[in-house]
Amino acid sequence: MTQLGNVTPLFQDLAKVEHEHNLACQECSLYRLCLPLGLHNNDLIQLDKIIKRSQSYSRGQPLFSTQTPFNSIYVVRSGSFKTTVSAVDGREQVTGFYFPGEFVGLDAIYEQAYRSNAKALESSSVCELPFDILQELGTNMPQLQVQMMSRLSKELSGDKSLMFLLGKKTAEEKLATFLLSISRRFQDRGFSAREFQLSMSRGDIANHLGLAVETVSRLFSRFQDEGLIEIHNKSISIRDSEKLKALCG
Amino acid sequence: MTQLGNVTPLFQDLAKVEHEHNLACQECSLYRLCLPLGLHNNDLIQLDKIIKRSQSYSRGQPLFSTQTPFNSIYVVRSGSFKTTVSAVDGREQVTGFYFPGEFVGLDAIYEQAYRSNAKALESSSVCELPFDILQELGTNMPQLQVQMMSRLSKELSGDKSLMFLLGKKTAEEKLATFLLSISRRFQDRGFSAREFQLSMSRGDIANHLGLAVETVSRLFSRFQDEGLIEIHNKSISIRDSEKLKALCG
DNA sequence: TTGTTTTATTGATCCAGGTCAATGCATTAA
DNA sequence: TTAATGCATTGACCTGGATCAATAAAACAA
Repeated sequence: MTQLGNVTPLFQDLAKVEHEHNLACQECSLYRLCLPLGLHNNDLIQLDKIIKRSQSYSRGQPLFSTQTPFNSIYVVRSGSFKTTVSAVDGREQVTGFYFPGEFVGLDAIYEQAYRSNAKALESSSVCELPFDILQELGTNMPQLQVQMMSRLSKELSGDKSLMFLLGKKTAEEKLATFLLSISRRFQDRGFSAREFQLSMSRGDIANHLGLAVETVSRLFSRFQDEGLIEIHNKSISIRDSEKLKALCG
Repeated sequence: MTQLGNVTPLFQDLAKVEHEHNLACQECSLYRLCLPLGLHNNDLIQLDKIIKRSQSYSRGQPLFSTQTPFNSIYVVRSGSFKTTVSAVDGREQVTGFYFPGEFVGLDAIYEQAYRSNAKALESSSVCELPFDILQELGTNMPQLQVQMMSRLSKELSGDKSLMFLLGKKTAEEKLATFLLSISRRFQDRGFSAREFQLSMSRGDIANHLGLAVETVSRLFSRFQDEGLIEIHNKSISIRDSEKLKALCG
């Protein structure tokens, strides 16, 4: 067994460091990645008041599904989540993975109903933002509205890139792109870009990239043989990020 | 040559009916599909003032590209557009088709730079919304902000469906889904859901659905043989929308 | 601990849809 | 009208990645 897991803590470990994630926005280590960024101190205190904190979810537990009445959007506080859209025949598409500071449930705003399902990938926690109160708050807090729009737009442009990936990239390019995307997001959160734990299964990765599990498994093995990565179960170490970048297309 | 083209006018013809598309929001036939929906009369007049109208584009002309400095978002007024994201190696993914009342350029807000390219598919016109002024206007017009967020969220949930399509659907399901999506959008705009003109090429359709042109062509022929549709060049007539719906998966 | 279930890996085979090639048909230009 | 160009259709063939099958190795439960 490799020791990678000890080198870079899982997101859930960060939560523990933060006194069981009870910190207000002002003291939260996610501040610069999160919604409150750019709010004036007064506004921040207002926003802080409406947030329901310390909601915890264990591995596999749903945050919401298309059956859940829509009341809130969520920001990941620790851990990670996946979202899926599914058809009546049971087919599912993993539409995204969400890490601390990222919003989940934004696609529900238009229909005022969740259009996807969200599940915790590991022990995780969220900040819950009751949408009607958030809306109300936005009425006399334009900076908050700007932030929200900005977030929605960011997810939109990420989705367009994903469309390119799904429609035009080869299996190899898809997996290389995925690895570097995860790596970058770890880095943005102050973790190592080189060594981390994948919280999602091979099945989730494959599904998200429009591939079969077997293909992902084979590619991981090949990337390892070629010295691009070292992988053992969920522990990944990026060995040659330049070559990996070159494979992204 | 079939007469379908005379049964249902192209969107560009609608524009002519509207006195060369110089109408203000209040009189615009797109009102109920567009941004101003739900604004109070006073606010509407304000919004109306900042809109640059009557911008016309001919077939193939770019509305913006990733090279264009970001200043505005656009609403299609007549005609239609496609957006693409492209890689350095020249590969392109058609990320969407846009019809009257639909927003183009929303994914630019986050980076304050266009992340995709937009091109007119036929003679078309847009309403241009200078983004900084729109933002400013939103400051004391919460209803406008709500509308904008709603629009962003709508596009988001459309993109998730498209991810499912790209990642999980068969070629047949993809094309059936595409046809019904276009049909529904024509209907929403007061046109026939059964007979209409496709403004995009087979190549654009194929690209958008993650297929080869040849596959799209073969499927159109098969759908016609099976009595689901009648197609002649760009004129389409939906013959059995129920069976088509059953093919969507 | 031991059994049970889930997840991952690896090999062998297959097929949906891509690629290549030839031809037909529209649209545009002169 | 004719020529030129680009888009669409159809057929023949091929391949990247799916599917099927067999183990192996984790994760979990009792």
